[in-house]
Amino acid sequence: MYTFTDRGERSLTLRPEGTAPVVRSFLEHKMYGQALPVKMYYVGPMFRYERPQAGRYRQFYQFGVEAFGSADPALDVEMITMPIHVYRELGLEGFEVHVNSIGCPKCRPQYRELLRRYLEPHKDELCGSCQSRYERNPMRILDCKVASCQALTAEAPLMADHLCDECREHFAGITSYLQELDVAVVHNPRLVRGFDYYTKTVFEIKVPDLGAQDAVGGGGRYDGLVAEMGGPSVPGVGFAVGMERVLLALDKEGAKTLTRPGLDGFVAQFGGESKRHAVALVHKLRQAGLRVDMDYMERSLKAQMKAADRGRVSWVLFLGADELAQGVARVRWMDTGEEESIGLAEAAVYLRTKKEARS
RNA sequence: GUGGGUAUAGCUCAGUAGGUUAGAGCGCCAGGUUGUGGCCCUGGAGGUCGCCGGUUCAAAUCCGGUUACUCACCCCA
Repeated sequence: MYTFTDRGERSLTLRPEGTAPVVRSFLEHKMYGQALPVKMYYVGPMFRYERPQAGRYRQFYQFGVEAFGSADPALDVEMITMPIHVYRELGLEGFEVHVNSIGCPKCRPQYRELLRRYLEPHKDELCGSCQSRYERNPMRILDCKVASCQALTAEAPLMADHLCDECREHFAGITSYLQELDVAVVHNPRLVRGFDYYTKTVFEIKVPDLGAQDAVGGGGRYDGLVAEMGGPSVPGVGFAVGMERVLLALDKEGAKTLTRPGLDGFVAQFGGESKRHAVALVHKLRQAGLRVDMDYMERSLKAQMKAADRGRVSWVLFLGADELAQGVARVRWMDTGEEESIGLAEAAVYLRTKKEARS
């Protein structure tokens, strides 16, 4: 975690994720007294200390959802499908959803021991980090990237085969809901998320094209966390999405979602009196809710047109001496090149109406 | 914390037997059209060659150091 001492000699730590803070908030405000489940979302910056690399920044942005109070597998499914909806909405395609159950305090300890016993004879053959994982968290050996470790665990016992009745039923419930909803997921029995507060369900959404840091979102159930943090025994489930990674993935897929929206229009003027009117007109158009710009560089009309084109505007208003004399402006529609005259007094309403008609 | 790579114009990058005014494409500005965009043509502006030091008559180029960025490992709460 990113911990440092500030000028007041206080030790500060920047939050690395959103779930624990949301749980604290849930407790502080005694939300377990409200109608359950309580659902919350958050959006904001998170921080990590580890060296940055592709898709892993010191400061990054996450949004997430947490739901407290129900152990129903349908709620797990809601948390799994919600980020999927978001990705689809954004136009992301190349992602896969991995789902697994890592058991609960009733069945996981036994399984963990089973795994240890299985690996014990091969302990010396494990890679360096897996040897320490053997002591600390043997389940993480299952998703080690080192080939020799993968070979050693190829036939290892899996949590899926050693879940207690409750966990097995819960996972079966999730599987059947997902099937019913026709949501394609990969049951990945080796998926072990880093957080140890998870119980039963864990899931992760990966974009294989992203490189070493390929998870764009993930989550799981944490039925013991609220109690662990000093609250009543309230189950919870949630997910978080890393926004930069989603952007990277969209960028890689060439998604059109990332294109910057243009302005509505541009007011071109010819200097002198027309500039004074342009300033006033731009102000008026903006007040009408239109996104408008004008030239502030004393540029030629041709240059103003180029600027308008760069801003990908729908229209350009020309304010010249001739127009001003008649109290009108010329409107040029940039896609067709057609022009028309519009009274200065009606311009804002007219253009606003046109905009609404288009969208 | 460990290892590799990179650093030259606003951007993406060329540029070694060390040799004069360091280049291209794109972008930007102007003109070709004395009041009209996209395409095209012409011209222009813009660079401490990351920084410090060394070798040399001469360093973007060679050597040492340093900083930043980057990819991966570690880690992923």
